[in-house]
Parts: sequence; C-alpha cells; structure tokens
Amino acid sequence: MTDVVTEKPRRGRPPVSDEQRQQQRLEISRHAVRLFAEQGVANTSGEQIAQAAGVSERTFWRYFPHKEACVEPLLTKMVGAFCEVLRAWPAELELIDHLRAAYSPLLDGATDEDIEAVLEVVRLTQNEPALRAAYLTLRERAEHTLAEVLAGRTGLPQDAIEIRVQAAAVSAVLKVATDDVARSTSKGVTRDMLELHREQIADALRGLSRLR
Amino acid sequence: MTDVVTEKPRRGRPPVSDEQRQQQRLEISRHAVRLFAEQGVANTSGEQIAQAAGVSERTFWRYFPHKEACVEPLLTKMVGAFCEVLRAWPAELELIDHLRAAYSPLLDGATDEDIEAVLEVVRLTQNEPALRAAYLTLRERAEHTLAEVLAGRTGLPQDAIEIRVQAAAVSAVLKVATDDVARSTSKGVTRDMLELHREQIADALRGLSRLR
DNA sequence: CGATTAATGGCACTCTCTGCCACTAATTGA
DNA sequence: TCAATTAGTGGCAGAGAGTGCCATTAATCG
Repeated sequence: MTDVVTEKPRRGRPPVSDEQRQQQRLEISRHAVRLFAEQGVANTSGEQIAQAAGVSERTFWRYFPHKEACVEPLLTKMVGAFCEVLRAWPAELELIDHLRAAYSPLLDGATDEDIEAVLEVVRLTQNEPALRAAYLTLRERAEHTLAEVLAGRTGLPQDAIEIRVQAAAVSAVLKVATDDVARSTSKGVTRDMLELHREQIADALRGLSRLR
Repeated sequence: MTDVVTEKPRRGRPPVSDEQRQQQRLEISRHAVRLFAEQGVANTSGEQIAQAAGVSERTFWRYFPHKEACVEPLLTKMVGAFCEVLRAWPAELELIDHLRAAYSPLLDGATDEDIEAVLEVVRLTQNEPALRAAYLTLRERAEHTLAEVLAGRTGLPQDAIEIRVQAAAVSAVLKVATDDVARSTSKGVTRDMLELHREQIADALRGLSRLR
C-alpha cells in the first residue's frame, strides 16, 4: 500500500547535503563573478574559474551547466528573500503596506559583503547580455513561487491567467526597481538607498493601476 | 559646419539592404526552427542548420551570433506587431479599448503559415530553456519600445521608474497571454482562439489593478 | 575593362561542455 | 580491520560552438 517511502537500508557513502552543495556553488560563484567583473565574461574561461575556486575544471562543469549560471547562487539570494517576504504576507494587509512593514531588501540575513556582491552582479547583468539572459531566466522561475503565494491568497488555481499575470507583474516591478538601485549604488551603498528602493517598489506597484 | 552627412561618393559593391538581410535571417530561421522542433536544440548543430538553409556554416554564424538567436526573427514578428499597435494608441482611449479595437494578434500582415510558425516557436521556448532565455531577452528589448510609447503619452521621461514599470508590466501581460494561446493551439489554430487571446490580454490588464 | 567595396566560404584554432573511466572518500556490515 | 557499496573528483578525449584570417566571388562605378 504505502509505497511512499520504500525504506532502502542505506549503504555506502551518503550524498552531500543540499545545503553543502549550495554552499559550494556559492563559493565558486563568488570567484566567477569577481573574474567576470575584472575581465568580462567572454574573457573568463571555465578553466580560470575552476582554478580560482580550487577545483578541477571537470568538477566546475558539474556544478554549473554553463558559465553564465555562475551568477545564479548570488541572485537567488535576492530573489529568494523577496519571495520569503511575500510568503509572510498576511491576508488582511495591502501588499504595499506589507512590504513597507516587512521588506528590508537584502538587509537582514545577509552580510554587507553579500549585499555588495549581489548588487555588483545585477550591475554586471546590465552590461553582459549573456548574464542578463541567465538573470531573466532566474526571475521567471521565481514567478512560479510568486504565483503560488498569490494563488493561496485568492483561492484561484496557481496556473490561472490572472494569477500568472499578477505574478509576472510583481516580478517586473521588482526587476525594474532592482536594476535601478543597482545602478544608483555603483559608487557605494547606504541604508538610505535601500530604504528608497523599498519605497520605489511601493510606488511602482501603485503606478500599475494607472495603466487603465 | 553640417558634417551630419559627409557625402561619400559611393563606390564599389553596395551593402545589401536591411530588409534583404532580415529576409535572409528569417529564411534561415525557418529551417532552424523546424530542425529544433524535430530533434531538439541540443541535437541540432550549426552545420546542420547552415546546410538546410543552403549557406556555409561560416556565413550562418555571421547571421546569428549563437544558434538560440535563430528564434529571433520569428518572435520579433509577433512582439513587433504588438508594439506597432501600441504606437497607434490614441490619447483619448483606454488601453483596453484600444487593443480591442486595433489588435488582431498576428492576424493582419501575416500569413497563416507565419502564425503557425510563431506559435510553434513560442511552444518550443516552453520546453527548451536555451530558447526561453533568448525569448526573454527579446521581450526585454521590446520593453524599451513600450516605454517609449508610454513616455510619449504621459510626458514623463522614457527612463522614469513608473514608465519602465508599466512597460515591464504590459510586456508581462503579453507574455503570459501568449504562452497561454500557444499552449492552447498546439492542436491547431482557429480565429476564435486568437480572439480569445485578445480578450485575455484585456482581462489580464484589468487584473493588474486587483493587486492593490 | 580595372578599381573598389561587400559578401561568402574555407581553414585553423580556441573555448565550451560531455562521456567515460579510474581513483579517492565516506559509510555499513561482517 | 576489512571487504562491499555508493558518492564525489579529476583526467582525458572528443564533438560542437563560435571567431579571426584570408582567398574568392559578386556588384557597382567610371
């Protein structure tokens, strides 16, 4: 009956935990991004990244299917943080108010270096088409998570057009605001700027209605 | 003074016109897309595409910087058509009403084969990550055009946050609706479906306001 | 026809990424 | 402590992607 978990008596070396793997990916990606910023994507080879990260080239290609994917671990930090906040969106609140109350973009749970690194990556995607494509792909994956949250609130199915449109719209708002804050912090980040970022998102959400 | 056009007494073979070049790109892309659909992107080599299109591999790579770009000519047809409609948006009309009045998605100016081909490509992008990335990149380029139109209507600068957000949102609406129509026409297209597509876009635009 | 400029094709070469295999690491049971 | 088992790593070979360079061909003008 319950074949849900066919208890296999595990033997042999156990696979590394998912967190460990993510950690390793993140570590490699830091080196990759630094090299991308210094020399450009085209001038940075997989071999170079692998060497900088202290693994063999073969192993590097096992961690990343293509070198553009090196930006994923860092960008996921940011997109994921937003999704988490959205998950915690209480039913009785307006989205804008919730964000004002709960969204400290990148502020909590991340070190200052991480914030700087993430913004650096976003800036990179603005000049490196290949990285931009990876970024856009990542964002679209995140839309599914957003849709899940929105579906939960409205009772509509997760793949309803209205839900998917709203998810895509929220994602678009976040994208534009993030691009903007990345640009405006190219000469250094201050708390003020990140606060401004949050207000921009709120404003932008309001601006959506003006389309009518 | 007027160095605007330094009249060069042209000599030698003239460069091919832009339209001719686009036409050639389109022709090659048809072969590419057919092969992509038949065998998958990964199993289709540049050499194969070139051979099918009747040009040398070297020339093929001059027309397309990477093979994923082969979907651009067809997809541009669709995105471009929408942008054109938006350009013609009269100031006194609501967007939704304008679309209802003026947007025959892919219907005018395109043969039936073209419609089928475009929808086929969109469907391809849903299963082929590499093509999806190219599609998303193309859409983001189109956002600039949308922003231009929206800026013109509101008097705001083209790079104002509000404008960029609205452009991204409209683009997102169109994306979701297009994905949907592509999916629902996998077994053949009818006029009805395309009409429905337009209504879905209108509905989706309305749905945006419900985010508040 | 010669001079000039554009487009194409061919060749060599680098880089990306994969399949395969040998080797090492971690774990369990005898 | 020693097989047996399973996972991760590195090395090597090779197909394919994409570029630089040069010779050849095509189109145009005087």
